[in-house]
Amino acid sequence: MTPVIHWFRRDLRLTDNLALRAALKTGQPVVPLFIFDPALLKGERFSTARLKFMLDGLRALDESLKPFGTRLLIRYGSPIPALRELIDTAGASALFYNRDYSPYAVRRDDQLRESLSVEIHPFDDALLHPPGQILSGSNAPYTVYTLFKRRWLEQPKPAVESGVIPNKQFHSLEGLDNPCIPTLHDFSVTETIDTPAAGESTARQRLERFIERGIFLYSQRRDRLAINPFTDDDPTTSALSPYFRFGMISPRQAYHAAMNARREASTEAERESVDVWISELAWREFYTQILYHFPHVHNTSFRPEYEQVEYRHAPDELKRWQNGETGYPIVDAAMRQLNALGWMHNRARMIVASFLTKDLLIYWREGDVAFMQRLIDGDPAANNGGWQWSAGTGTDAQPYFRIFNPILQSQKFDPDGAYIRHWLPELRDVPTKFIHAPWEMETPPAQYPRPIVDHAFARERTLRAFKAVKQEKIS
DNA sequence: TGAAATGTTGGGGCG
DNA sequence: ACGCCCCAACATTTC
Repeated sequence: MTPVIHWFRRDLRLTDNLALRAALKTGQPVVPLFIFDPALLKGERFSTARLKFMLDGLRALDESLKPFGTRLLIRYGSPIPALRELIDTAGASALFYNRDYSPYAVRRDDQLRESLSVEIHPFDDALLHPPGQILSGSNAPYTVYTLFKRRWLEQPKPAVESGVIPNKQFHSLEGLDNPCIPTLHDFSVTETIDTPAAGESTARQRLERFIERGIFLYSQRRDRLAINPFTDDDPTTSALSPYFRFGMISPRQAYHAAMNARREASTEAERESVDVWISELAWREFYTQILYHFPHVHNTSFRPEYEQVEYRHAPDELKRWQNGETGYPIVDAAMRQLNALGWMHNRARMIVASFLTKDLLIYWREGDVAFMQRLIDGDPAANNGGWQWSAGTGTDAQPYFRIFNPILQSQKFDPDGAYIRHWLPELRDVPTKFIHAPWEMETPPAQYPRPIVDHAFARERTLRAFKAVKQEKIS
């Protein structure tokens, strides 16, 4: 029997995997393939931490294939020649994969369909409602989140694909050269951070634990600046973002788990809390379809007029922001969390993004790139959407004059300073009264920098810069 | 998924 | 008893 190929990309799991399931249903032996595409292993948005998390995920996937008498087949190089070679040597007759909606992937897959002679079966697996499915009355993609979400919630949701994977349905890979799954060392990466355990079983454990308790308290606890949800016994957020990033969990699994929890909720507040968490799934799908329909946002503002703002070229200040040395404790704590964990709490992401774009008046793309270099959950659509939202240049963005006050945000979301003290040990002994603004102390800790800029001054500067652009547009 | 500036109201101190 | 001022508390407007 001729084999078929399932090409894993951002769907590193065996359960509820639509393309994989369809490949298995052909009854032909399935070759489980992963390709290291050099184009995705370089560039300014590349991250060694994310690569590490992915490699761990590939090892987990490989392990989970062993009971089925196969392994993950590894190939290197540009996908089209790599696939051609494999189709030749294995005599494969079809290629299955799940769609990836980012600009690079869309281009790659378009070329693929023109270049390969075998049958190609793409599936919409990564979202509950793929781009193009949620459209306004005039058949246009929504650019306002609340309208998108209304339609998104109305749509019937696809079920989880359940069922046991039939044994002996995978290709044994006999006769195929299969190199080991590479290590970071093979990519000349000598140093990176520790990352959480990867793989679909870890992802499902996290989801199950979260829907037992955390999801019911989500709306009241999610804004608390948590130090590390990956090691917390009672995390206030699901900590699933890196698993979503690599498809170690499916949105169907997450959605239906949440809906089951909702049915078991005992109070209206608990049901509302579940709804708030589900709306985060909608945000993920909203931004994915934004990048798909408006690919220019990848490197330029959704609202083109904001390209004319006189942003500041300040590489030294950008560096200080990245290193967590701005002198604003909440900003610095958050950046050090990012540097240490490859992850940052969402509220903290908004605070540091507001600080970079509004207080330092640095173009949002610098922040987008800096985040992508660090985040284990770094996704081009979600990260870009978040940055443009904060900068006020995006779809449905907050108006430019909404400028976070880092001190007030700090007081609101880290009232006792525990988050700051954990990530900034040099401020451990600062009294709570001064923890959000240590420069107001008589003798501030000497090792900690003075504020990089005065917030009140910076706020006025940004209002002027954005207003200047608005004026120009009118005249 | 803001914050600051400005406006309004009303109680209390005081001459 | 009255007017005046101050200012906290809250509301509204503005950026």
